[in-house]
Amino acid sequence: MSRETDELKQAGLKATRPRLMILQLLEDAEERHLTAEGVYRSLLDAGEEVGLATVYRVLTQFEQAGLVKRHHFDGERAFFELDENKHHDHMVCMRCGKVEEFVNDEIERLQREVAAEHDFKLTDHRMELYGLCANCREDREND
Amino acid sequence: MSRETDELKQAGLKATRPRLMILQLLEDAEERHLTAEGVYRSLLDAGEEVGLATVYRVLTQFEQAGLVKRHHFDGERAFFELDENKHHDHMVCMRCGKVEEFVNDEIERLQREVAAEHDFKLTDHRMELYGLCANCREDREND
DNA sequence: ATGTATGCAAAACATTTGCACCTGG
DNA sequence: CCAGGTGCAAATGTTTTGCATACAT
Repeated sequence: MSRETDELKQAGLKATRPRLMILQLLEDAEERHLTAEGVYRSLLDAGEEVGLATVYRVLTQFEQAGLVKRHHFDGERAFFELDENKHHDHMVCMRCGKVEEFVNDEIERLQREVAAEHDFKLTDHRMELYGLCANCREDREND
Repeated sequence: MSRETDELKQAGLKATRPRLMILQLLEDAEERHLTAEGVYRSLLDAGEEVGLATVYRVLTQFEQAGLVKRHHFDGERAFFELDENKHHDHMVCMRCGKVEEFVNDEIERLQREVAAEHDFKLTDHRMELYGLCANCREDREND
């Protein structure tokens, strides 16, 4: 019984083949931030027969179970990332789509401060920086 | 010739009735953050005959002209807000949906700093705080 | 065995687009 | 007048759902 099987059971989910495959994929993928479609195609490429609807259902269950975080970097589609319980924010390259993670404790502190000033009970927050990553930036040394 | 007519012309847009109505609505609305559907319904309620497709087209044109900013607070639908060229971030109440605006120069500065550290050319950013606003918080003094 | 999960196809949304008609300057 | 704008309906892309079948325990 694999570690993934345990993780699923602890999350209260039956260890079915699609769920195992999706969890493994999220754990092993080089790119941590995947769309449902991306997960789906990766599984097909790996020879797994799975339905796109199942991918959506499983990712949503994973989210509810706290295994995964859902992001909306643009307004078009959602990105899913394994939730390792290490909070971080994102920096998204508008050219190649690369997503880098970062944490800045000072910003985190200021956010709590701002919320307090407004008598706002903070439960969550999101912060994303958009622009050009180091690589794409080079390719455009003609702006 | 109204001020709105001028604003449209300066933005290079013909002053048509739908565009005037939408611009006025955005300027006068109590709630500054509206969905396309919201704009559409407000116009219908006001007796204006306009198509939803036109609302989308006009809002997109306004965005390109810099008159309006588009936000994706959740991943479901876009919110539009008049762009007064005063950058700010948002605090969204998860209970009543209220959106408050705020600015914190120190956070802004740190964002630029983080981007620089990663060799990232910053073009835009988004930051949203989610939680309970002062009012909704009171209603729940039983948590 | 049996309640749950899956796959497929159809539905549901938000948003965009093609096209014939209308309108502002 | 006539390029550009609008309304409608149909298309799109993403995500959800209904339902009959397949599977984990």
